[in-house]
Amino acid sequence: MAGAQPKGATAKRTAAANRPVARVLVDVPLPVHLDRPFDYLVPDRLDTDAVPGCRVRVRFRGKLVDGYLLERNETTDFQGTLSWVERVLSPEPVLTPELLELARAVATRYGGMLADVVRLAIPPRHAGAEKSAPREPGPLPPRPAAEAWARYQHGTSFLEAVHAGRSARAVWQALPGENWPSRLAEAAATAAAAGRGALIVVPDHRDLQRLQDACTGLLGKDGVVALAADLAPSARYRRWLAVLRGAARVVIGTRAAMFAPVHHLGFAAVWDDGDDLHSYPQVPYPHTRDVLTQRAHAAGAALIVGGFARTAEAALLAESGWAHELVAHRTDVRAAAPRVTAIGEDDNQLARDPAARAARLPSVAFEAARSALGAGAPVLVQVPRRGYVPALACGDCRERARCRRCAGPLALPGGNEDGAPKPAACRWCGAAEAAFKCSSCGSRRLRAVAVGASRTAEELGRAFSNVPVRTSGAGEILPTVPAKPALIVCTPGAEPVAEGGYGAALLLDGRTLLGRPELRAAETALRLWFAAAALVRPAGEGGRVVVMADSSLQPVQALVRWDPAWFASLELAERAQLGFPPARRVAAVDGIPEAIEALLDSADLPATAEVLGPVPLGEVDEDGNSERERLIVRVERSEGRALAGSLHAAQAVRAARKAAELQVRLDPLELL
DNA sequence: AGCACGCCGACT
DNA sequence: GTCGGCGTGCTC
Repeated sequence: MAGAQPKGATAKRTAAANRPVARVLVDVPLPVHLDRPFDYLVPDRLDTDAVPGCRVRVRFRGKLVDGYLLERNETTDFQGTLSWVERVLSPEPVLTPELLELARAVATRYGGMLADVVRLAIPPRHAGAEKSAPREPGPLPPRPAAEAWARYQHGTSFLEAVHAGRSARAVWQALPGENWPSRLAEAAATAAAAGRGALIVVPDHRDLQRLQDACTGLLGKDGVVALAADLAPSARYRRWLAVLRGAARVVIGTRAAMFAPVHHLGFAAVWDDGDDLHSYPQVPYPHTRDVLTQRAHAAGAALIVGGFARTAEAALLAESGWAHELVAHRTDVRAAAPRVTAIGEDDNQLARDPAARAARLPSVAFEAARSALGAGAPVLVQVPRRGYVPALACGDCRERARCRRCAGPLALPGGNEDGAPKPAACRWCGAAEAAFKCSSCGSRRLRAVAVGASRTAEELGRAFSNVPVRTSGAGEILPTVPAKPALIVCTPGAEPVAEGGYGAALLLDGRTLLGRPELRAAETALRLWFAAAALVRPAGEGGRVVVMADSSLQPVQALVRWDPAWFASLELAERAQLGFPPARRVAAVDGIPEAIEALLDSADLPATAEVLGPVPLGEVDEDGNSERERLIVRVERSEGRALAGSLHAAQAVRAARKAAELQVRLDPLELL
């Protein structure tokens, strides 16, 4: 077979003498049933260049397409006549066996296609970079001092394990005020000193800059490679190649770096894993935490899932015993934390000062800010983003209103002009809820939760007329502010680091953050609060935080007591009770009604599968039909793999294919 | 997705 | 008799 002359061979070509069959992953966005390699013949002139992992050009359905050569074999199972490998773009073996295995694991985990994952994992080629990218690693760096890790229980032994090459895995809660970039840099340098590679992934560019500064300080400019999304294509590919060739021991970056082909991975870390930016917004939507846990597992590497806050997913890693906790003693936490005060909207003790009244500031907040400014320190004012999102909560206890059938979020179907009141409906299963009863307090009253109102912050300037007000937000983000009296008004996530720490932080509109119509509203609010509060001086140095939210709420209590682990544990238990990820695995399938129907007919779903919906997405026509709808399928965690597999298979059946593609997302937290 | 092969109505 | 409708199936 292998020696036969293939079709379309105009010039006479001879197949390579050894292993002439190339298994090729074609890189074309095609339906799921083509998610498999195809065999081609290697002509003898390409024999030496056509190495496993290299990029090739092949003829597929008559057209020349890009692909990756996965392996060379003696024979093929294909019955027909093989085509030739037309060209080897470069003998650089970019798709290494390890990367291929990772991409396969990720594709399987998310029910996606291998080629899609490979497309995320390997940056576009740039020929010049192949010449200029370094090949040799620098000398081993010295092992860094790590006294700062001694503030955490088992911190020293964790670093010891990293140095010894053991697969220690930890959920890390950074102390308030912690210089987390330096701690992560120390852990990475510890792995590098032992001759192993390290990979740290952070949410955004600002975090990356801080981390890079910390790594450079410890390892020198050439000791660390930063893979940032905003690099020019040639620089991006050159740095990626340096990693691939083993010239870089410590690799840092934003989410695309989760696939970086680090050699001998000994340590991996994800910082602030609750940040949505860790969710890759392209099919199959992999998450940094998932990919790094997978990689740490496969490579036997150490892992840190860290942040000031803790996600329910991290709590599950700890509670399942897969990872252990890396936390400080309570006395150290108390010593490092600012004093936190919660002011609910009901204790409406507005300040007597007329200016503060105009800013709608309670007296506690006003006094905290004034005393910090008086002490010469800047004050942070965190204001939730603007916008209006319809959502419903219990009219009495303010618990989010959930569907009694599937626990999906209740909302008022909006957009109708006739003004006739419509009953609340579930955004998942579509069931109307005419007789709401709060599962928490039994109340039958519903209230709307509105998101918005950043005006308060603008009015602050009047309350403190002699203090400069600076803003930091989406448009322009301040990296740092000096230790001088100033009001720093910012949206969550854009908080500048203050030299010497803020004297106080005012966390405004807590209710707005908590009332967002998302599964993770409370977790996210707490994460954003911790991130801001961690920039404030310890209580012993006068540091104060005032959060405008009801002190009886659990996330608020967690902030007051500075106990992220406690809240994450509660959150995980609640998700388990309601049947949400990570306690259970949930898939969201979007598509036109025919395609959804075809999937339901043909999919061989796992035994515990619970099908919710479909519900219309977007505009609904006069007959109540929608162009697109969303189906929710949830299963026990143990069947997550089976769910991904059956959804992958179902997309390949002809009927579903005909009705155009379906979009499948696993554990799409931001959609719930 | 494209593109070929394939079995039934109106034309030269 | 033939040209061509786009249903079904394949792509190494």
